[in-house]
Amino acid sequence: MNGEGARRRDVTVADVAKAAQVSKAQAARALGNYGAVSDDVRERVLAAAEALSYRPNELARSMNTGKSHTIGVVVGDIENPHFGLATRGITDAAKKAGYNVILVNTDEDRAAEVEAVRVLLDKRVDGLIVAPASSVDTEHLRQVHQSGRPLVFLDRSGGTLDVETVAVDMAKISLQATQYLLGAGHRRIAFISTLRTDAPYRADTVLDSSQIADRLEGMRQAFLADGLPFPEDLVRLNAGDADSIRSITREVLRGPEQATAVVASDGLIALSVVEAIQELGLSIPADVSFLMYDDFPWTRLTSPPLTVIAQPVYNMGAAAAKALIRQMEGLPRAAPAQFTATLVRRGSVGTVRAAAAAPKLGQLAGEPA
Amino acid sequence: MNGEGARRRDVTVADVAKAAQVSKAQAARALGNYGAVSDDVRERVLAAAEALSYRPNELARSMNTGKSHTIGVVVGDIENPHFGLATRGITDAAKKAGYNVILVNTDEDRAAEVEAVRVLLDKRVDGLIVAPASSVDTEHLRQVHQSGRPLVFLDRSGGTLDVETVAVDMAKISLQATQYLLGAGHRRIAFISTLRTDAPYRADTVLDSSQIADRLEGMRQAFLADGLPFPEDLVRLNAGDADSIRSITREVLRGPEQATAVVASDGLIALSVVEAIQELGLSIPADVSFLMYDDFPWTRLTSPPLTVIAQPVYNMGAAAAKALIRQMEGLPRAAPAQFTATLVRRGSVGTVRAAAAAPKLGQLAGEPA
DNA sequence: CATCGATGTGAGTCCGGTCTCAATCCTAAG
DNA sequence: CTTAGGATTGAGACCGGACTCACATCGATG
Repeated sequence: MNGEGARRRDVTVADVAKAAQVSKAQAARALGNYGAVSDDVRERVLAAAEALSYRPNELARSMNTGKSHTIGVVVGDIENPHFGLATRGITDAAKKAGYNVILVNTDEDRAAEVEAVRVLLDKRVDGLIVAPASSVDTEHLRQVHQSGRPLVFLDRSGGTLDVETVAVDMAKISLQATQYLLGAGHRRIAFISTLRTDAPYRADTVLDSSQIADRLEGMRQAFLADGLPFPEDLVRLNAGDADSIRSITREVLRGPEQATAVVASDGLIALSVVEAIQELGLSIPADVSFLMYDDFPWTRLTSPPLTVIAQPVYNMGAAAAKALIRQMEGLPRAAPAQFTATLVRRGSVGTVRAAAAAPKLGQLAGEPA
Repeated sequence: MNGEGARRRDVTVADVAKAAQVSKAQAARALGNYGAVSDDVRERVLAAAEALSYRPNELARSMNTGKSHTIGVVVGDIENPHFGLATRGITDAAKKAGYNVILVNTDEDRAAEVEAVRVLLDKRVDGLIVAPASSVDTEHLRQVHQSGRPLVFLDRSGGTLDVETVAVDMAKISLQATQYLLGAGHRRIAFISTLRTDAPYRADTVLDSSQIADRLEGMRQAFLADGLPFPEDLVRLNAGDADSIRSITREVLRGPEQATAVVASDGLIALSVVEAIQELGLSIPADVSFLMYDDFPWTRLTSPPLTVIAQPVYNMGAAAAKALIRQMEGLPRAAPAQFTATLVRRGSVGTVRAAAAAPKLGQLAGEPA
C-alpha cells in the first residue's frame, strides 16, 4: 500500500476537503455532523476521511465549542481502595455519558488541592468532582463554584458552600454503630483517624473534615442518649504512617483506663490497628472489639471476619458523576439521593464481659460489672 | 470592589494587553515567558494579569505548541488495588514532571481498549501508558507506535511490538515460586486466573496475556527441571466472577487427583479462592497450600498470613511514567530497568501431608507450622 | 410563470494562544 | 556624528475545527 512516511502532521479537515473536492466548510459539516450537507457531498467527504484516516483534533474542537468533554477528579489518594472504587464509579458513569476523566491526587494536602483545581480549570475541564481535603478552608472551591463551573463534592461536604454533595449520613451511621458497641457493654471506645489537627482532640475542636466531625458527633450523641460520658481521651487523630498508628493503638489499649473497643476510620488504618492488636497478643473480639469504616472484600477473610460500616462507594462515585453531568448540561439539580451506610455485623465485636475474662494485660477491663 | 458580574467569557491575553496598554504579542510574551520583553512591559502586563486574574487557556496553548502535557493511562480496572497502586506511581511521576493523567478503564476488553486509545489520541495526549488487554491482538497499539506517539506498556508486553515495556520477569519468579512449592512436596499445583480463553487450557494454547503465559512457562520449567509432569489439568483460566472462582476452587480441590496447592493469579481471585477453601472446611496450610500474586497489606492479617509474590507495583508505575516522559522529550530510551518480583514466605504454604511424615521435608515451609 | 421557503455551499471570521517578520529603538563602536 | 547590531515591539499569520453570512439552487405554491 502507501508508504506511511507518516511522521508529518495530522490530517485535518482541510486535507479531507481537498481530497473530497469540496470546501473546508462542507467537509467540516459532514465530519462534524452538523448543518446541511447533501448526500453526495457527505459520502465523498466520509470516503476521503476514511481513506486519509482522518481523526478530529478534539483540542481544536474544544476550543470553539467551549466543551472539553472532560471532567476533573480530585481525590486524596487513588491508592486507597476507597477512592479506587469511587473513581471506578465516576469513570464508568462519565464514560457512559461521553466524558473522560483527569485524575489528580492531593494526599489530603490543601495546597496540592488548590494547585490541582487550578490546573484542571486551566485545562478547561467541563466540571469538577472533589473530595475536599478540608471542609473549612475552601476558598479555592468557592471561587470555582462562583465562576459557574459545575462542581460536586464527594464524601465530604464543603462546609458552608452550597455545592451539591454526595456522601452518606455519617452522623447517623456512627450513632448506630456506637449504640451497637454500647449495647455490647463498651464504654471505653477509641476512635483512630489520620485526620491532621493542630492540637489533640477536645470537645470544642473544629475539625477540618466534615466526615470525621460527623462521626464523632454521632458517637457523642450515642453516649449522651445513654447518659454516659463520651471518652474524648480516646479520640486519636493525627495518626500518620503505619508505625504511628500502631503506637497509638498500643497507647489506647494500655493502662488502667484502656479502651475495650477500637474504631478505625478507614481501611488503611484498620490494617495497622489490627496488626498492633495481634502484636500485643490480644485477641479479637475476646480481648478487644474492633470496628472499621468501609467494607473491603478482605475483611471477610480475617479470623474473625471484621465488623464494618459499609458504604456504597461505587454508587456514590457514579452518582457524583451523574450529578455533575446533569449540572454541566444545564439541567436542574435532581433531588439529592441520600446514601446510607450499613453496619455489617461480622465477628469482631464482642461483649465486654468476654474481655473481662481475659487477664492478659492486667486490668484489661476496668469496668465495674 | 468590582461587581463580579462574572458569567462572561474568560479573560484572555488580549484583555490583559489592553489593560496593560501593550500589544497582544507583548502581553503574550510576558505571560508565556518567552521572547524578549522589557522590564517595564513585563511588570505592567503581570500586574494587569493579576488584577484581571488572568488564567491561560491550556487548550489554546496546546493547540499550537502541539503539546497537551497530558498522558493517557489505559488499565484494566482502577478498582483493582494492583492498578490503583500502579496508577499512583504513574500520577506521582507525571505530576513531578508537569503532566496530568487521563485515566480509562477497559475491563480487559479489547474493544474498549481500542476505543480508549482512539479517544485519547483524539484528545492529543502526549503519550500513552497501556496495560494491554491482549499481547496478541495489538494492531491498534501498533498504529499508535507507528504514528510516532510515545507509548509504554505496563505489566504486559505487546507481543511482537518493539515498545518499551515495564514489567517484572514473570517466568523467573514463577519458576522460583514453583520450585518452592515443589520443594515442599507439592506435585498437584493449581493455577487460577480470570484470563479469558476460547478453549480450556492445553500445552499449546496461545494465551492472550504475556503475563499469564510467562507464569505458566515458569511453572512448566520448574516441573521439567525436576523431571516431573506439569499438571495441565489444574490450570484453570476463564475464572470470572466470585462464584465462578469459588466453584473452580472446589473443583480442583476435589476428587482423587486433587490439588495440594493453589496459586491465585491476583488479589481479587485470591479472595474468592481463600473463601472457597474456608467453606470447604479445609485449613491453610495444613490441608491446602496457598500462594498468590501481589502483596497487599491485608495478606498479613489472615490466619495464617499469606505467602505471596510481591511486585514493586508503585515503582513500576512510576518507572513507566518516567520512561514515557523521556520518550516524549525526545531523549534516548534508558537502559530498561528490570523489575524483580520477590517471593514473600509467610504462612500459607506448608508441606504436603503425605510427605509431612518424611523428616527431611519437615521444615521446608518455614517457621509457621 | 413569478415567488417563497428550505436546503446547499463556499468564503471568511473566530476561539485564545504562539510565533514569524519587519519595523523601531538604543547604545556603543568607528 | 554615523552606523552596525542587538533589544523591543506590533501586526498579522496560524493551529484545526465550528459557525456566521451571503449567495446559489430547487421544488412547490398560487
